[in-house]
Amino acid sequence: MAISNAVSFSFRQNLAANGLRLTNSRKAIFKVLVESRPLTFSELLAKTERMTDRVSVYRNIALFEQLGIVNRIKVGWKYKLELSDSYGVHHHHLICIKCGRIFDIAEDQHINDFIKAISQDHAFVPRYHSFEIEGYCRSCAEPVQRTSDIN
Amino acid sequence: MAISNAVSFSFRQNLAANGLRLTNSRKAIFKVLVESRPLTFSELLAKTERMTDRVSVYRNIALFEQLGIVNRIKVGWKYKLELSDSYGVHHHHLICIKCGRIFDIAEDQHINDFIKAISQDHAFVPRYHSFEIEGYCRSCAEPVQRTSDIN
DNA sequence: CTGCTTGCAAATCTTTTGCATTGAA
DNA sequence: TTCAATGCAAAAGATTTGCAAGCAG
Repeated sequence: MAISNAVSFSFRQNLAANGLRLTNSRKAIFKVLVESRPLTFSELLAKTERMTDRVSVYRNIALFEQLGIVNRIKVGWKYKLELSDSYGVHHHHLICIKCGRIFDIAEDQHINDFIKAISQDHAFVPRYHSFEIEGYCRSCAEPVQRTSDIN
Repeated sequence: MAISNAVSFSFRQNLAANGLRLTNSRKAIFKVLVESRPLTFSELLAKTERMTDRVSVYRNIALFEQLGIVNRIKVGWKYKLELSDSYGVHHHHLICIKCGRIFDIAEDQHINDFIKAISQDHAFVPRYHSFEIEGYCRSCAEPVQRTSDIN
């Protein structure tokens, strides 16, 4: 998959605007992110290990997060990485508890209104938000029911 | 702080219903959770180290999560633990990026409606959801602005 | 009693740090 | 040329596993 000019440009811009350099390591990591569904850190390490050192992946992912290039998606007790909304439409996720697949859902105006109202009530200045729904996807039958007093 | 009878009862019930034992280790961990604001795993380890072994904390927190007793709250790149909604009113969080404090916000009907609608569209069976807003709280002035092309 | 749980030791895996070298601007 | 960025080595931290002993039911 080729990286679109717009996305690639935005990436270079973001680095340049912060006085940071466009290195092979950063290009390689960014490329993997563009070409992947959300992935775990170790999946990312595996996919980049021939191109760059493990340590550079840590350092650059931390950097990318600060620059708003990547997001972490909470998945149960773990998390996955994906390119941030700056590189696409803002969206949330449906996460299947059984097969682990992640489905995108579009941003909704109700959520934005809610964030605005809540923030005003608390004199809070919102910067980011995350909204994830976990459950069972179409192809995964629901597994053994948990005890009824849990919910 | 004393643990309310209702909460304590629910905890015992939950364990008993799953054929699990009410041990000192589990009681100690639960008590710390009841008496704490959301805390990190290492904070929890510190607060329990005189009462139980580190390994038991890992094992029991994993267990508590399966039983729906604790939740993880995403906080930037990390997470914190808190008693789950089964032991209180369901709520979401405002998380201050600067001071790290976490403020509870009440569940909102708009969000529940949204979850229902989205789930139907995707033939998805929702089980849990998380909604977190990160930003700056009342007492934390906004720090150095990030470059404008990020948002 | 029984076998679920714990605690200890030690293995593993993950993430961070220091420093000399490299290479993007 | 210059200094940000990398790669390597090694430390530090976090999490998991095996197993004998302990204790809740």
